[in-house]
This record gives sequence, C-alpha cells and structure tokens, in this order.
Amino acid sequence: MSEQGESDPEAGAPTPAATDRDRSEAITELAKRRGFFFGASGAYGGVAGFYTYGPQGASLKDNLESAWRDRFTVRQGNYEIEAPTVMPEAVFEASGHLDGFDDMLVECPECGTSHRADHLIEDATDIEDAEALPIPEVEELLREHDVRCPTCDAPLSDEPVEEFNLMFETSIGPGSGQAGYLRPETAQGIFVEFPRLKEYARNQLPFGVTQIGPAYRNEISPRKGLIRVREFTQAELEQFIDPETDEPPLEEVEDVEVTLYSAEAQADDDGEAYTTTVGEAVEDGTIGSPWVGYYLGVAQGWYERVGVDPDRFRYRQHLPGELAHYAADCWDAESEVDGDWIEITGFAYRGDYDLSKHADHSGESFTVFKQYDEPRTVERPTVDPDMATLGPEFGGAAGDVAEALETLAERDPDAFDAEEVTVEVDGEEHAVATDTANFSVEEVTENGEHVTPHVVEPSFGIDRIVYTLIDHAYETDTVDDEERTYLALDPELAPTHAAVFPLVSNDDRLLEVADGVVSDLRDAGLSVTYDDSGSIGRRYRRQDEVGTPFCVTVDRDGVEGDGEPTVTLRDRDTTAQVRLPASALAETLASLRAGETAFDAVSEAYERVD
RNA sequence: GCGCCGUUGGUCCAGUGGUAGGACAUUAGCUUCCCAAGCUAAUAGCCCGGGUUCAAUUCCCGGACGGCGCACCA
Repeated sequence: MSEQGESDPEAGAPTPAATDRDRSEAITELAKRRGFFFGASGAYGGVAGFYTYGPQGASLKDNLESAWRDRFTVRQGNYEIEAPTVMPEAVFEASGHLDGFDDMLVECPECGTSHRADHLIEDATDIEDAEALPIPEVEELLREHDVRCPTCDAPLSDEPVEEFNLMFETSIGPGSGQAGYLRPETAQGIFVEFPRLKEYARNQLPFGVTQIGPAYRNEISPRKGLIRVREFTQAELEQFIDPETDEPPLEEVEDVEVTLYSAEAQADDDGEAYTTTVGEAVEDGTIGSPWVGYYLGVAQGWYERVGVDPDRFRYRQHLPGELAHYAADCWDAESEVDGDWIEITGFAYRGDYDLSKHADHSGESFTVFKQYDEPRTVERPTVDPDMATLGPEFGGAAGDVAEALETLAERDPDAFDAEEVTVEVDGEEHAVATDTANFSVEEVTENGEHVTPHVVEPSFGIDRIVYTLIDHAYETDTVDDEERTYLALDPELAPTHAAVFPLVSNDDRLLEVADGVVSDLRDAGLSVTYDDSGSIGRRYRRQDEVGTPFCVTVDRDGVEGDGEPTVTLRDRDTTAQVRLPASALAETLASLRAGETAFDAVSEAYERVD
C-alpha cells in the first residue's frame, strides 16, 4: 500500500510529514491530558496495543456507537445481538481462522523475509506434516539439515521459530479444559447463531443482524495509537439475503455522492479517486454488487452525520490480489489521518461462505426454507433398488451400488431404458438388472426449497472512527489574539452537551441560578458539566478542548432584570453569544444537539451579545 | 520480530555519579462582570530489573513502553 498517503520526499520545509507528525503528537497529547484515550495499565509499564478510554473518550465512543445503532440497527429494522467474546475452538476451525493463523514462521537474518518453517522442513526432509511438530523440534531440524533462506541463501539454522496466530487463546473451565479463543471479529458470533436467528426473523429473507462489541487480534506490532490495537470495538452488520431474488432499495441512495478509488484507478499510475454517485457506479459496474453499493450510500450519509470530513474520506476498492477467495467485490471506507489513509470500514460481499462452512462443520442447518407461491409438481426419476437381490449379489458393496444407482437415475434416466444398467463402484463395474433397480419416474410435489443465504457485511472499526473524528475535528484559531485549540465535534457526538458557568463566583445569585440550570438540563437528559473555577476565558478554553459545543454563562445582567433570569449561550466554533431565558435552555439545547436547529437560528431568535 | 532514537511531576521540557528545576495544568485562599497570561500558597516526578560504584535518575546490560523504518496486518 505504498501508494497510499505517502508524503512527497522532495517537498520543501515544512514537509507535510513533519506537519502531520506535529499534528498527530498534539492530538495524542490532548487525548492523554484531557481524557480521551491513553495506553492502558501504565502503572505496570503498560502493554502495547491496549488502550483505556478516559471520561471524554468513553463518552464520545458511546455516542458514536449510539449513532451507529440508530442508523444501522433501528432505522434499517435490523436485529441487534450480543454474543460472547470467547468461543470454542470448533467455531474457528469452521471459520478458517484457526488454520489460517497457526503458522510457524522463521525470519531470515539477512534479507528479513519470513518463511513458513514447517514448509522449509518438509522440503528439506521427507517429513510430511511438519506443522504438527513442536517448535523446539522444528528448530532442531533446521539446524540438522542446515536449512537456508530460499530467497537469499543465508543460513537459518540458528534463527528462532515463532508461532504466529493472531487469535488470543484461552482455556475454558478448570485444568486443561476445552480450548477457546477470543473472537477476532464479531461476525462469527452472528454466523454461529444463524439457525436460531432465522427463527426470530420468521424464516423470511432478507434480514439483518448487528452486533457492537470487542474483538481481539494479537497483532505482531501494534502501532499508531488507536489505529493498530489488540483489543478493539467492531460494529458489524450481517445482511442475509436470498441471492436469487433479494435486491437492495438502491433508489434510496442512488443520488448519494461518493468518492471512489477503484481498483482500476489504483492500478493506473495516473489513476485518482473521483466523485460519482452510487447509482452511476453500480450502473456502470464499478461497484460490482448492488448490495455493496447500497451500503456505501447509507454509510456515506452516516459518516457525514457523525463528523467525518468528506474531503478526507474515500471508498477504496480491494485489488484483485487483496480479495478473500470468497469475496466477489470488496470496498474499504478510508479516512485520512496524519497524512495516511486508514481503513475504517470494510464492505464485503461474502456469499454463502460463512454459513456453508458452519453448516459443514456443525451438521446443523444454516438454510432458510423458501416456500413457493404455488407448490410445484416435478417429475423426478427415482430408483428403489431391491436390496434382497443386491445384497447376496454384491455383498459389502451392495450399499454403494444402490447409491450409485440413485445418482445414475438423477443424471441419466435414459440409461434405465435398457435391460440392465452398469454402475461403477470403487473402480469396479457392476451390472444390475433394470428390474432390480425398480426405476420409475415419480411426480413429486415441492412446496419450496432450502436456500443458503448470501451475506453482505459492512464491518466498522469503531476505534479508528473515534480517532478520525478527533483528528477531523481538531482545529486551532485565534480569539482576541490568543491561540485557541478546539474540537469541532458534532453536537450529537460531543462527550459533554453543555457547560454551565457562573460568570463570577462571588455572587450567590449567580451560583444559585447556575445550579438551577444544571439541574434543569440534567433532568432533560443532557450531559452537563459545571465549572466556577478560574477566569471565564479559561473555562471556555477547557470546554473548547474537549469539544463541548455550547457554554451557558450566568451573569449579573441576567439576574437583575424584572422578569425571569436570562443566561448567555456561547457557540464553540464561532464564540458568538446570545442571551435567552434560562427556562428556554433545555429545549434549545436538545434541539441543537439533535441537529434540528442551528446556532444561527437561535441567534436570530434571541438577542445577540457582543 | 529486526534496526535506529527516546522514556524526568497531570502535560511539555531542562539537568546532574552525591536523588532534581522550569513552563503550563491542578487545588486552596484572595481578586474577578465574558474568552487561557493578577496575587499568595500548596500538591506532584527521575519507566522496570540487574550490574559497576562508598554512592546510579545519570554509566553498562536486559526488559517494558513510545516514535520512525523494515517485516506482518487472513
């Protein structure tokens, strides 16, 4: 992915890289100092890849999850579940996570290439299943056979062999109980429960199941703060569809503008991301799956709603080599942070891969029975072999012969026109009298069929989106010749909805009114903070830094009039203020938060303060 | 996992073979009627383990954590 986000080495000072670095450091510092996020378990030296969200961050993340739930669960009419984070080994045998990740790797000291140690042993010896050997033995074999790096021929005999499986293993129950793994994606918790979930959906396709929760990957090298971590939160939707008949309501999103970075554009040296509409991109085949196109459109609106900067956002198509073997088409949503493009969501058409795998491994049914409008009568060639004849004639092979006859009847019914038919079992040909096979063509009534649904999966990385929101909201400006840092978070997402200040703390009237305002607003369900410490400007700055969109200040003018108390309401981004009755606050703030009103409208309705 | 660099109050930094200093922040009191910088005081720190030394925050080794590059990221 070297084509992504690299800075131009020939750019003049200050280089974009340096600027991005400074900005990234400033954001990390703010996140630590103000309680958005920080490395976990610091008292014990910390552990890479694990982060604690502080008070501001936990609230921001919670608000983001609520916004996701609102859009992808509630508004889509989907079902949300909560599955365990630990699941037994069999689940991951079926999903392919176990095999795919249990590699013994040895790294070449000269050229740095990693090789499968078990494969090298298999090549150098006549051992067939080296993967089953314990690591010390593999290391010993590397020494014995003086194995060398296939790439550069450097000796690997003294190199350590590492086992890399990205799943965290644990044991369930006491002693050497059952092996379990922390889920590497929330999706498996949905797939595994499909047989029951389809009952809740009353066996009707399409339906969607969502889950928000933690997933775990034992990353080799966690990096870049929240971007590469070992425990993270996913919000996933598994949309189950009938591949034959279900089509997305594309008309809802066909006019949504999206920035696409197609596989074709990526392959082309001059290729660039370009803007189009969902409808056009599906129409011209750039987006291969209408269902994927539909969710790209839905998600676009959601990203904008929660505060992702559309100018630093794009959909990137997976290159042919990147595609999982079961995926027909896959797009990533990417945001630009610190000069890099990072994947924040994957949109994949997974076909029936997952459900089929679980059906094979579990023996359960992962299908939906689709009833026809009218029962269908079909002619079905069948055999009913006379086992009393076949048994004595073929002995132990009789069962296989009967089975072969059934297969032949389905495949080539005309063969039974002859006096006898010949079937092959284990390479041996057996002739059977047609009479013995009891061939007939029956009329069968079929009321429907079992369909293995296909899956469309939008999979969101919540932590990366949280980081994106902070990065895209981070602004500096100048107010009264003082530099100011603020987070222009959307009011819906901001950790604190409003802060309430008495302008000065030596006037009991102001304190009383401020107390009352705080109670009112909290009763109205708003998250409110109170602060009477330090100069008013300092208190505004504190709130600016954590992205509180509105500050309420109680001043003497507001309590000395004849009528009810008035207060001033300050807008974070512009620092503009209006004066309004304290009694109107709760409704006004709720409306501002919901996005039903803009501050400008409030500003026009009331008296501006300069 | 490899290489280079780093780790000192909450944050950002300075500094020293004899256990440390600033700025900002925080707290208390005073002051204070609208945008971080008034006054006084207080709280608070040398990443962890081992070694060398009379003495280690400082030097050496190892580890953890962080940044960058490489590898990895189903």
